[in-house]
Amino acid sequence: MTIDQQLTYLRKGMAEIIREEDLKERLVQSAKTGRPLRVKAGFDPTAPDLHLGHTVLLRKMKHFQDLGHTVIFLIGDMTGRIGDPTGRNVTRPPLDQAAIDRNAETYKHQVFKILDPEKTEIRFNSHWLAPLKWEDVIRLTSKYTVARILERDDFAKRLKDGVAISMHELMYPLAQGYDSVALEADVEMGGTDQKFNLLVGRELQRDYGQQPQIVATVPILEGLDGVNKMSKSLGNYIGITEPPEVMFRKVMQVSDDLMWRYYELLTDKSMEEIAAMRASMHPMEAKIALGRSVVADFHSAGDADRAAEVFNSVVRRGEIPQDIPSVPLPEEVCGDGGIRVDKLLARIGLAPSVSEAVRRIKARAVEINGQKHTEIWLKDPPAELLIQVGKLWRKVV
RNA sequence: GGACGGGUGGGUGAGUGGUUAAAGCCAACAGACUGUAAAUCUGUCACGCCUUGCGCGUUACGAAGGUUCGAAUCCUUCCCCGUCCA
Repeated sequence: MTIDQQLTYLRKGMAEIIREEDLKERLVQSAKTGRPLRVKAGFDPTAPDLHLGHTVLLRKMKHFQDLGHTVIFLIGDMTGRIGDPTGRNVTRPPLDQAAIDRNAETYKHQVFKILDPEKTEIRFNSHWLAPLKWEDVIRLTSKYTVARILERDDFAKRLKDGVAISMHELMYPLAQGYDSVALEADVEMGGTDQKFNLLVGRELQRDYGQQPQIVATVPILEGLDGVNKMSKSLGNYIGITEPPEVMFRKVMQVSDDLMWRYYELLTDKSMEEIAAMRASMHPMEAKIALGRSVVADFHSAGDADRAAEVFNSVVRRGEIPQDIPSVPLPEEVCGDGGIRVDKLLARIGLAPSVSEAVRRIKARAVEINGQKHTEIWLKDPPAELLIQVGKLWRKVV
């Protein structure tokens, strides 16, 4: 690929590159010297469950690898203790070494579904941050001014709204920037919400006599609700280790508009192809294709077919699913009058509490052996019960 | 250190002694509709007990005590947050 082709390849699906000319120059240098670029991105050690939102970034990092560059997968085990001050994050308790190792393993397992292990370095920032002395920290903080730190959106907003900002939060961008210094990063990637932090890295590198890194941001993927960013804590995510049928179903639940966004950020289709599909395909067909694509990425084409078929059968045709979990009938729910259905639902995971179970029964959400069941008691229960509550099924024997 | 203001359910935000398990809105959940979605409509949205009733009990308005027949509402102490002054 020519340098210009490489640039085009990298630019696709990217939100912003600062600065593009610098990237070009760096690519030229690299081609000339044969030294791969060091492309860094940081990840939070407390949340090792990756979801599709993370994959937007990972996919893009992979593209650098496709061009022969090295990706540094940085686990922010030290910065994680600060907690990125986006929103109302509370300081997280420090993780012990065992937990960090465990999370790192989980990360590796997941990340290499996308990244090329041969061209990936996994690093921990406690390596160079933990040994810093007061003296070092003071030197680091002296390189930035309060006014400039407070330019950051979150800080500015919180200051204006009278929401607390703790001192240590101000350190976060500096710590992250220092990572770039320690790693001598050529490029740092992150979501658009990371822009400020990434830019701080540039400044610090300059101060430490390094060539400032190129900042490359990717768009933030909206979650299943189409409004908030995809995140585990909001529950609007699709995890990359989720079973095929779950993934598929979640994709299908996405709104039509959001689907096209997903096409853009989660598939290799070009914008032209996407526009063409949008013009000609039935939204449902397009969504099925998207679901297959996503499942195939993290499982296999065969899994994608099966997931699609399960969806067709269960959701579209309303058939009874094949793999209903079977549970024994708990003794305590049996009485003289038969079976206490509310308790039963709570015990076998079809309702979070007995009170909630009662509500669901009264809301006509419960079906037993194909019949709506609206009573608390089930008289003369058959030997086997097939119970459905909303999307959940259980077989009770 | 001083002077003020504030902390309510997942989120907002009412409520200043009594039908307040706590309005309204958002989110969420279930049902109807559907293309899977959106939109719309309906219901629900603390926990537990009892063959379930417009039943009983427990817990809940930063924390702990207190005053009262009765407190989210009053008092005391503490914790936390903000503003202004230093």
